[in-house]
Amino acid sequence: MTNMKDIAKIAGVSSATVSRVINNNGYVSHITRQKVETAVEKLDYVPNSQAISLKKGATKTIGIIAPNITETITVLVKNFTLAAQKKGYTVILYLTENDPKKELSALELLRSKQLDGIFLIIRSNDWATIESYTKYGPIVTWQRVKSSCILSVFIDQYDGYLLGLEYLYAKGCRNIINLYSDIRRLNTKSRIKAYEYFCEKYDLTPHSPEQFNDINSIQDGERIAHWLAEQKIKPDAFMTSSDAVAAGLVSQAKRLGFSLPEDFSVIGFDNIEISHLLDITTIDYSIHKQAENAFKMINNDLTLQKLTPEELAFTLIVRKTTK
Amino acid sequence: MTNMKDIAKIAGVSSATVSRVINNNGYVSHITRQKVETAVEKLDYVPNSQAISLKKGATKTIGIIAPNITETITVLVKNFTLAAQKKGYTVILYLTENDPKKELSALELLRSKQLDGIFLIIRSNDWATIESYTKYGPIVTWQRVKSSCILSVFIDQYDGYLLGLEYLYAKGCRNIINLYSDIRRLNTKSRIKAYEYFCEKYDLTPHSPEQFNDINSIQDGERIAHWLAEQKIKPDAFMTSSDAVAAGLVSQAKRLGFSLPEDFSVIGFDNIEISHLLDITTIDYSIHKQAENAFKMINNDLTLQKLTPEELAFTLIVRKTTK
DNA sequence: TTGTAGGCGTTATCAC
DNA sequence: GTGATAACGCCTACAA
Repeated sequence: MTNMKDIAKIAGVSSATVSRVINNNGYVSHITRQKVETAVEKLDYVPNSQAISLKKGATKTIGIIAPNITETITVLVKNFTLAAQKKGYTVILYLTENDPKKELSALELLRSKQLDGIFLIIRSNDWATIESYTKYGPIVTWQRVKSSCILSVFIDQYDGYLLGLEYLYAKGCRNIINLYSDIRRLNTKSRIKAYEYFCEKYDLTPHSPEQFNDINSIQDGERIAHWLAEQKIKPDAFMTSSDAVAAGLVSQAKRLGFSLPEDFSVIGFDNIEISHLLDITTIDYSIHKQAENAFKMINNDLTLQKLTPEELAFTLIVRKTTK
Repeated sequence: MTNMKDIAKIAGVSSATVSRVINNNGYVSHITRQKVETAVEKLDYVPNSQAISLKKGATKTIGIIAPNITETITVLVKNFTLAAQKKGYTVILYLTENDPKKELSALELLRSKQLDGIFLIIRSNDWATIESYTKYGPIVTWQRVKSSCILSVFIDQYDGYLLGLEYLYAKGCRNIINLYSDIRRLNTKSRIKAYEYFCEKYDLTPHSPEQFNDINSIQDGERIAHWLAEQKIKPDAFMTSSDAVAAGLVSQAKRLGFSLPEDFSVIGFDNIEISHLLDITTIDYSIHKQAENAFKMINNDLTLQKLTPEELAFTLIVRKTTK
């Protein structure tokens, strides 16, 4: 492979001068610049990025770590990547499949200097383990976490969740079931709180969170539809933790002969494509902006140039699964 | 950052020996190995990957290039990434947004040695330009291409397409419209051929390909639904180029009051999640295996250890948008 | 304005 | 078995 020395030789200058021309830094006379440039042209030369990274101690590469690629995660990956590319970063994608060991390998990339920073969308290891890696570079997460060194782009979902609950109440629903993703998560805890507050406000009896825990996928949503079909006393609404769950529930319910919103209402969460396609009422909280903010946080940690984060807000998108 | 020299000093050996221990190569006495290992432990040392890449002239990194992340591309990205990780590769994701310049930047990563190979899912530049990069490393594409140096995981879609056509005919459809993605593509040309053969076989008059060209997204599918509503003489079936198009068409048609398959039939292509959710009859051609094959091809080019590709086949998945 | 030389952290080829 | 030492290709003081 052709390198600086080759260029230097052809152009009749030293490699230091070549470097100056390439990087536009330091004084170079017009004539030498020209000579170097033609040599570069002639030999079809590009600098070796390994060498640059080694020298500079930075790779301009950020890692995205996620268990898998759901539609919601796609939105995050896409917008984060685009934002990063715009600033000259390159993005690696690391899929952990919820295996803590694989996540560790990904974190090791930060330690071994292959990555300048990490966007850890959903973690597999405990926070303490992850925290220990922040000394090698910035780590930002999509989850909610109490930590002084791991940054987060979360928004407290209390308000958003309540928005949905109140809407259901206004439309006459009194027996609402909450489909939670993981009751150990801080975000879920916020939702539970919102639900409890809601029940107290309207004097309703809440169901226990444990009853509908760990409901995350399209398939989980479909299972809920089957469960519903077997119930004597049916609820009149479902609040879900994601559009994926809502999609599974709605589509399977229709297959089983239910009509929405006549038989019951459903509200999703995320406002991704699928909710549009299936006309599911959902709560938007600008995931794409969260992704951009995640990049901005990492960028701000890595460089002097500070980017200001986007304002985030909840919006209820009313479609056809609510009255 | 702590490096080999530090370890060498602590362990009282040379850095050459440290290297031998780390890489398990060459003779090292049990006692020195021990000393080195405790030093590594003590200083919490990891080798710097830039230095290794520079020395070895390879990064163990493969790039995935795509215009954006659709659901189909997600399947490719996911399975390619998983396969690559399994073999110790790391994957970078580069989104071009159909901008040839951005694609060029991505290809430059191969030239500048940041990437060992590339999976170019969908290209933006002409093949000749892309071909010129194959001298820097293997390039595999998902598209169909006639080239001696760009590899491809395509399968000729003639058979798959005919499968759908024949099924529609068997169910009584005689006025079928084909929604093509891009009539300049070789794959589309195969579909057109299948359609022409089909029409001849059953003595039907084919419509011109230009009439329904460039139909790719959910939104495009929705537009077709509106178009359909305005037609006096309506077709009785649609063959689409992707589940995304089919999904847009089906969901919008339902909103406009059509019922499927009574009013007309639709067959998708890809068999991704959305077609399951919307009960769309579709043609499966194992995209996930194609992704694995793409990785295997790159791997086989890069290493001695050869992986054997998966067999691919078309299957018609009958659901509720056909009789 | 340009050149020299040292170093970034490894690996690999020699000697010993 | 182990240790110098020379690359890998680039950047950057420091000199000139």
